[in-house]
Amino acid sequence: MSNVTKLRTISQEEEQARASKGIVFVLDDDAGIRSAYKRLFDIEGFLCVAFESAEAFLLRFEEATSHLSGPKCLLCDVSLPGMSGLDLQTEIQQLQDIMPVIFMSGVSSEVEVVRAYKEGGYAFLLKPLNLDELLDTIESALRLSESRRARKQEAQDLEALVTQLTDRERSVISLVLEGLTNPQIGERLHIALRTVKVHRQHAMQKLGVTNVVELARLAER
Amino acid sequence: MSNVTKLRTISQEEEQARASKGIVFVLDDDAGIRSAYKRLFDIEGFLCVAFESAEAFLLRFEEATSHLSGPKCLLCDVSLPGMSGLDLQTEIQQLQDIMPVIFMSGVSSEVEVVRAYKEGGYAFLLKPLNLDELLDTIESALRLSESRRARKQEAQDLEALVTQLTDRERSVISLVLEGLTNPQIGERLHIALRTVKVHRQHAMQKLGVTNVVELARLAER
DNA sequence: CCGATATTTGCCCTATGGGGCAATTGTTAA
DNA sequence: TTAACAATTGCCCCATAGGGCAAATATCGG
Repeated sequence: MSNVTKLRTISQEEEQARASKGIVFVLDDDAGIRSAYKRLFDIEGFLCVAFESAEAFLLRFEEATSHLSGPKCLLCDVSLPGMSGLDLQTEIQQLQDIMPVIFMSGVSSEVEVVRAYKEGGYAFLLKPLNLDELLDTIESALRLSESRRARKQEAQDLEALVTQLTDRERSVISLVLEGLTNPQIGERLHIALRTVKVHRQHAMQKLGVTNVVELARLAER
Repeated sequence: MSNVTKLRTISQEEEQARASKGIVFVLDDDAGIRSAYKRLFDIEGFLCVAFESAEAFLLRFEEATSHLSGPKCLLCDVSLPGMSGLDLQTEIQQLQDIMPVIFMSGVSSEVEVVRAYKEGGYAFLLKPLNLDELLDTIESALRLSESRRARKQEAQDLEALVTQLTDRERSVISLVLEGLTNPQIGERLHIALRTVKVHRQHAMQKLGVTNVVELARLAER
């Protein structure tokens, strides 16, 4: 049996449709548990990709979903042969923003729970698991993932816009945002009023805004 | 001995100065531990107010600090005679925003830790305590408290400003923020251009802004 | 009834914003 | 070298913003 449990029967369209609703990575060394989660999440409409070890997850989770987009979360057993769930968490520290980690465990000590939360864990579910609670947690984790992704995307788009401004355009806009008038900006930069207007016009065009209010809103990020 | 451990020897000025740096509520049933923390936090420059039970805290923490302002946090033992630390947390759920709760415990089960975090607890420290870790945690909790307070205060100030606008002024400003020009606003509200200008002028004055950029910034909250 | 405040509008003036048309200069990639 | 783009500026035009001065109307609490 492959380390990666994955239905081969669904179409690519179906796969992307599920991914859009949410990609749930499952990490458990028990094959029976993996397939049980797989069935459950398939029913719920999520895309489930399961791994049997932290090492396998690290090796393959990117390629397994690189062609897919959607909110992600990781449902992870604490005790695993080889690298533990907690060590994996430390390893993917910075990924937790867009991929919240939900731990499961039946025999965890309080030390493990504290560490999981301190390192930014999203939730810790103790066995016996309550199915409703599990699904609620996963859904809220996916919502968080999605909102983080959206925020990040927005920041990137904005930076892309700003990048395509010329230096002069940026200086002018920045002074506009300080509340200076065109004549004042001209004085400050030692350029003619007409020049200020041209840069301002070009910049607003590139940024896709038609008035100062929209510009200020854009700048508030 | 009083339920409230409090130095009576410091001046009111000194008390407020300490409060400004941070008010640390300590909740522990062991008088020795209370006075130990008290000494520690006094040295660190915080204002420390200790209680021996959750009930005593609920009864007196407000009056004990109503005359003081500053960031607050609660350092709380999980196991307490009477109401437990976790039950207290549930009781003051909505207060955790501005008064983060840090739990301490030597004999907690993982269930308690999970509950504390799920209910919005700020941190959970297991005994034996590391002093540096304790102080770091308290300082970051106080910083969080302060930033939350500041954000809240700002929102209130803003609302106060908006409240003192007349209905007409609010309508005009809201259309300004939609990017409409004065003539367009006049058409929309079926009033003359001059009237729009007057309302706009009065509103900007009341809001304490001198240009549209500042207005837009203000509105972004 | 009266003063304060809100709402409304007109007339008039200046400053600022937006932008077309045209020209010059410098830099850079093809 | 040439075409493309960035930066610069002047002239001219119109729309919009800001605001003084004055006046009318309406509402509301004392």
